[in-house]
Amino acid sequence: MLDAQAQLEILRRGVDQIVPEAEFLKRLERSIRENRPLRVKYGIDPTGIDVHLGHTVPLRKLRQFQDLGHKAVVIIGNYTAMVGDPSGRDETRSALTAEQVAANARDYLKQVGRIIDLEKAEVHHNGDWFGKWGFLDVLDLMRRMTLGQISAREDFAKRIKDEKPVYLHECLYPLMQGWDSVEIDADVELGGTEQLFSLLVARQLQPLRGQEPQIAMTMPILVGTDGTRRMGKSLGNYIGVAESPEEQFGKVMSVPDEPMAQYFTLLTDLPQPEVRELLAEGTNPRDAKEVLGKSIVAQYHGREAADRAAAAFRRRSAGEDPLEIPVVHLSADKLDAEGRIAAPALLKEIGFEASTSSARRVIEGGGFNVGPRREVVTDPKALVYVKDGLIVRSGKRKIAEIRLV
RNA sequence: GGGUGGAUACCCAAGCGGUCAACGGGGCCAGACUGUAAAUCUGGUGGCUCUGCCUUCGCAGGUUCGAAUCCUGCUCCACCCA
Repeated sequence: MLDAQAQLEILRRGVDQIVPEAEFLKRLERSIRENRPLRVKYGIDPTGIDVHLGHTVPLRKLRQFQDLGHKAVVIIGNYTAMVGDPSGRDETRSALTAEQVAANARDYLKQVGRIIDLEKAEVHHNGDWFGKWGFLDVLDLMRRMTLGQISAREDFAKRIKDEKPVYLHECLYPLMQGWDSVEIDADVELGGTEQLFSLLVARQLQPLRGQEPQIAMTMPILVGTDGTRRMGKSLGNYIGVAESPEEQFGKVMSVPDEPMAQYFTLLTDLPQPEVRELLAEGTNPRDAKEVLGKSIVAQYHGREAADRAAAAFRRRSAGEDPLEIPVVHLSADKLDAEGRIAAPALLKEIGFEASTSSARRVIEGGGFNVGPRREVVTDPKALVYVKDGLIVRSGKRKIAEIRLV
């Protein structure tokens, strides 16, 4: 096992705050001395089915702890999910039903397993304990915090100021999260920066059961593919860990140049000096982003798939067709006697566009071309001669070879 | 319980009797540029048998030659006072 200082150095990467830091170092030292791994908690609420790169920031940290010999404890917040985490939001989350949550939870674990070693991890559902609670238990928990403490939270304070609703059950969220730490006797808890409040609640609760208060370790919030707002499912600016290599790579390339440094730090293990070199003045940001994209895709799909995705991307930006062109079937009776079909109808039939109207727009905009010579069709009234094997393209990303049936 | 404000296309948000398929922004799509799906610029963004027609502005009715805009009822949401 590495000594405490060496561990701290590794674990520090990309971390925002360790509260309290001095205590963390001592805890690491003791863990080594007594050969007792730290219990490192990370909670995730199964609110949707997609684990994205934003979640992987703390998950990757958890993995680092595992690799250093510590114990990863994953909490599936099936009960907290029904409350909805108010952190970092300026509005109430919509509540989920128990069935939705259960279904999501199963899917989550599968995805989380892509990052951490589930074999060696401990997994709990917080419904395991909250599900057994009675009303008096809830009261006893609520006794631990005042309205003033709760409403001092930035997100609640902001909502109150903006005259937006704050529901009572939301106030329970940080307490529930804190209690999870008591149940599993956490040494460290990971979370995003906006989680600090919730992470510290546990420190108040743990002594009630004679436990040492946990260390809070916060990670920066990853920005989404739009380069400004936090990555999130509801904002539609996320890259999912379960997405295909091509999707992941393409989405990485579509991230603005500015957040690249953050992505390198939080999503890859590339040593910082190398990162600095890649992002240095005068280098093409495209190349840095390609390294970034490959590194991320490789984590979920392997080196080879990452290289393939990058190569396919290069072909596309060079204006070449991809190596594998998907085949679509077109019923021959859609064609007229001379084997023609109206251009908008063609786009709709092969599923490139949802409506004739939108197909017309693409055509008029110059986005539609056919055949080896890429003849551009801009007249929405044009009739296209369709032969078996005709290649049609719409925009830069849609391409297909037609097979008449 | 009382009061006030609100519900408009994917999201935010104008419009308040005709010139409204509905300003503006975001997002998204396409084009130009760039060996980035970045940035920037341009165009588009309900549907159709498309120089016209059909269906949209919380729901249901009504007034009017004509309504997203006025009236009535309903549903939903929020805030304030108690």
